[in-house]
Amino acid sequence: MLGKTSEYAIRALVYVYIQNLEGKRPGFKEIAKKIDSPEQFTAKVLQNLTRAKLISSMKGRGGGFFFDHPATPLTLYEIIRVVEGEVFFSKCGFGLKRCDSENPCPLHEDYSPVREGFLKAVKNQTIQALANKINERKAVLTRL
Amino acid sequence: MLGKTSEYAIRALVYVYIQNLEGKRPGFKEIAKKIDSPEQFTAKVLQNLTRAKLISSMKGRGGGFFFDHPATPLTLYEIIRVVEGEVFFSKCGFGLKRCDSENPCPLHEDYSPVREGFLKAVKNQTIQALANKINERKAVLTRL
DNA sequence: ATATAAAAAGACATGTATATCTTTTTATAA
DNA sequence: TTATAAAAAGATATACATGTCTTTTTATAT
Repeated sequence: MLGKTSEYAIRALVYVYIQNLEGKRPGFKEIAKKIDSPEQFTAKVLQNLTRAKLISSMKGRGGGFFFDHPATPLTLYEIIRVVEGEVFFSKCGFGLKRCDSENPCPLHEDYSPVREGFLKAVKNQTIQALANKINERKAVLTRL
Repeated sequence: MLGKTSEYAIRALVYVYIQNLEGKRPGFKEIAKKIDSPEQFTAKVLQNLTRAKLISSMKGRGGGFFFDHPATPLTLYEIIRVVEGEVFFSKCGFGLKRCDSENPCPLHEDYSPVREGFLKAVKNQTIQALANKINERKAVLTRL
């Protein structure tokens, strides 16, 4: 469903958020280690998230990644949109160039509720909520 | 969601099924043209479906692709399983190596219903049912 | 000022999905 | 039995996602 890039992005942001709560600004090496992702690639992903203003960064000694406005909910939808592009949420499950309820592909009736369910889930779910689950030991960020 | 290969596979099988109903055995060139897919790549996809016994083929003059048992329902699930592999249906939406209700990722609760919805849809939907929609003009196979 | 630690940037490498081209095999028709 | 039409097979090409390495920029501490 999601590409690795989106997966790393979400996991990384959750980790950064959790560390920020404790007043820390983790760097990409630490982040990659904690979310079990390739170090340099994770650096690139974080760089793109920074460019897209989903997160901020400081260079130099004591630098790292952090949220400017940690209290503002950041939905998974916004992250996926930045990483995968808006079309990700509207593509026809059958591969047709245009497909809607007026002119459906034969799979439209079954597929569009699934797609809507996914959209709803990622629009309602936030980095903050996921971080809470981690902190409450109701879920984990990594598993080897 | 699905890769192009699965999309072409499903569209091609629907077209073959419809043609078979009229006593014809289309070749890959005709199929590719009718489902708007790249000719040679479609040949490869059909070759794989034939190897996997989802469809049969005849070489030589008058040859082409056809179903041995057109009446036996062929679910999209079986096609996707062959093309994408079984893991396609169980991958964690968060990217964890292992993830289930016992040891969930933070997204599990929201994502697994979506994944189950998709699984249910493709297990209930068949090539025959999709072909019927096409024949009844309730859906289309291609749109440019 | 200088050394250090960190992200940013650019170049490069690998892998996988997607796509094309050419040759071979095989069934049928003439 | 020869020509033809079709799928199968193999080799190659392209695009994009994923991953790594090296250099540059920048902030901080000494």
